[in-house]
Amino acid sequence: MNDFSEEDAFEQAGDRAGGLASRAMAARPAPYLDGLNPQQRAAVEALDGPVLMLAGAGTGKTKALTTRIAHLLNTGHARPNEILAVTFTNKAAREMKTRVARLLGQTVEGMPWMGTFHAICVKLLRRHAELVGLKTNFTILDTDDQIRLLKQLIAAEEIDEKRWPARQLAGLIDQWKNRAWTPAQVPASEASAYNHRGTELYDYYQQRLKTLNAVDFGDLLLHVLTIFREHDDVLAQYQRWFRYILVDEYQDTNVAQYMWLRLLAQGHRNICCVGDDDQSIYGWRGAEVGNILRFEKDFPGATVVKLEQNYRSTPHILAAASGVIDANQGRLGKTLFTDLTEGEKVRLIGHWDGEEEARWIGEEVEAMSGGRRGDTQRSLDDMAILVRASHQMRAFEDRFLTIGLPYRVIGGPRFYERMEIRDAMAYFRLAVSPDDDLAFERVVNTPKRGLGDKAQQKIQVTAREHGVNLVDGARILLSEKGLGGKGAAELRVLVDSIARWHDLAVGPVRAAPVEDGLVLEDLSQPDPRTRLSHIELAEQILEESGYTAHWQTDKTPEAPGRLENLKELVKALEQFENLQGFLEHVALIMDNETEEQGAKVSIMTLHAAKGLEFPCVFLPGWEDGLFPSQRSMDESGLKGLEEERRLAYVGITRAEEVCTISFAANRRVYGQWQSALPSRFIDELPEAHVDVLTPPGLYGGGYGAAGMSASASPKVMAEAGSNLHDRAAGANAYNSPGWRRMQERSQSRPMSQPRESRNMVIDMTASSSFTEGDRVFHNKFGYGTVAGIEGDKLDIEFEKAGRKKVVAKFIIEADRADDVPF
DNA sequence: GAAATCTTGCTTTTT
DNA sequence: GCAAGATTTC
Repeated sequence: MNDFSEEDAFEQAGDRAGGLASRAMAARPAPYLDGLNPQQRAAVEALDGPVLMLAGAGTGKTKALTTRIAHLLNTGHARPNEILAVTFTNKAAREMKTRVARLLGQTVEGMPWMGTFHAICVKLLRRHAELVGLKTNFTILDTDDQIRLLKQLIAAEEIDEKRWPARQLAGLIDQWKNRAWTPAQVPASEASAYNHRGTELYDYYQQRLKTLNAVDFGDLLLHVLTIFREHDDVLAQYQRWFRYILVDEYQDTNVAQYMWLRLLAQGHRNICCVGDDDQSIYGWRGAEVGNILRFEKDFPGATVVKLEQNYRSTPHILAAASGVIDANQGRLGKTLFTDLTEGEKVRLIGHWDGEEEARWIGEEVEAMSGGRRGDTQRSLDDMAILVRASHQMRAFEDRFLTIGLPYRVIGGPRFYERMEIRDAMAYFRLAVSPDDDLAFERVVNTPKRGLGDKAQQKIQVTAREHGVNLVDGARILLSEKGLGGKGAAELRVLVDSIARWHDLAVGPVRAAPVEDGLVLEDLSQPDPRTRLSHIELAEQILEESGYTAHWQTDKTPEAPGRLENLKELVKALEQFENLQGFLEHVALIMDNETEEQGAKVSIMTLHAAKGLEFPCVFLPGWEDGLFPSQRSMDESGLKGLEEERRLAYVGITRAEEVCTISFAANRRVYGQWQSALPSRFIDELPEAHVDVLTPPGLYGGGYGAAGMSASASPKVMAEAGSNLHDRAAGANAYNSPGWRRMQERSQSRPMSQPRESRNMVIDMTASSSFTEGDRVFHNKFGYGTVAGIEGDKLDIEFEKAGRKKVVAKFIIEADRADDVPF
């Protein structure tokens, strides 16, 4: 878990003899190379110089990457601690470690530099913290703390947080950090951000972090980058040290990560980047596809290897995925192929509404798991439902709950993000370091101690006046009798407790005799005299703080679960030597791998599905506006659409054997019914590889009779839209015949459709046609008169409900109100 | 200071 | 339609 001990290997950097000797060693046999195809083998054996491995979905990328590491080690090109191998997630790092170990048939002795960008940066930053004005024991803030800190700054600047939310500022700062801009480097073009105060507040925020001896996630990279840029000697040391650099998911790197890598790679120029431009789906959080597209320019003379043989999916699935991704511009261009010949076509089905879609998928899952769908009986573990947006999950959860189908949601709120875990962690943080003001703020009134805003403000003021941390501030406030009543007594107990916990966690500063004089004892070890393990200490903290009791008396349905989580948390401590080590781990490794037993269908977002594969995949909600997401297209235009298309590609390529795409004509969005057209990506599915499922009559009147799809069946759409000639002739998804036909059909919607959704359509097209004085009707507020128009909102004087501003699409002309139920 | 009520604004998410 | 946050009420 904690690999810091392994760092010692680096300390002996001066002693190169061992390394050189092992490097000079003749290559040992390499049985691990046998199972590779020619491209994989090329990627593994091109050890020196820059290498770009373009690895399509399911082409054995991790295999090639791990074999390459094994090969580097086996041939003596590098010692384990001279290889820098970066991933984005802890999961990927872990997988890489175990697979390298398996290849070499032994545990890899210390690969301390294999990990996420962030984990590696923490290591680097702890060594050189002083170069950016931090102490080596800096704390890493989570998003919660970050927002709280920003809120304080915003309040101090007397900015209206409602108009300029802290989240927005946090997002802005994050983006700037992703681009490797320190406050001084933010370009003038960003000056108008956050009401023209963005840059200034970013600067304040960084100052505040420095005084708190804290960093946020973005800082981990940015600080290290700053150190590299400002201290040539430090950079040179690492450039020399890292003989080989490997990067996973290169298409997901942002500017800061790219610069970081470039600087380090300038030493030996042995950098191997693995990625797939077609799977770049994180542009919205700063990833730059440009990095991978530019690789050959950035690293002249690079070897480029394409892995195109797919070992995952059937030919039809691959063809469908290729058909979709083909529509993107500026790809590096790969064509996946497979040796497989058998396989089902991609299945496409339309539904009347979202509920029916969920019902149908539920039945399919049951049929497949019961072996009732002709062929093989499959485990629920082999099936996944991949959605565009998490709110789509609800329909499936509801449905699966009612039919008793076991499911798991992947990527929900993670364990360490839960409120009770964060609260408990804040107590631990205070015990380890009472200077942690953010932790104090979090728990000072949790559980309720009668210390509200006023009392907290007093503590803040006192602390600031005396220039001390909040715990000491509270202590002073108490001694000055600046606080009365129940709160004072409770605060006294809290402050004393923190001091006691701190002693127990860190131990009093003890002097220990050492050969030449006195040195302080290692404070990271528990004081043997107290004989209190960190686990017992943790339990004691949770008891004495009243936090456990707080949830025991809580009668909300979540309370038992939260207590259970707290127990889990304490249990997780067992794997660590002390509280400090644990806190460090949690700050970076926020994953929750509590694998419950029993086969379950997985439900997750497309983003969460990247890197995973399932025999059967369901891709619901392929409707324009939902997928591709309207917001994506509005905000990022063609770039956004192309990223959505890559998401579609990722989705389809998750499937090994059966891939089922579906869409619904109607869906409830924000409580209102909305009609939607099938996704333009459906038009892009090549007809020859798609099997349109004609829905059985049992949905009587549903799909078959549905207006939208009455005759423009998915079959028609697939035929018309997938025709490559259309695209070649300059037609795009918007004006392909299939698309146009769909739109024509959608105009002449028969009456069988629910009235709400019919009105919705009329409303949307008519929304701009309101004028002041119009008599209108709203479902909830009743009749009223338009008093003003602001963008898409109408200012309406309602007869009963008063004056309100309402989005125009929820308003209809009064004379049409008779169509509206209720 | 805490509970009850009202308003608001809604992708994707890792570290 | 819903959940989180802000505001108002007790």
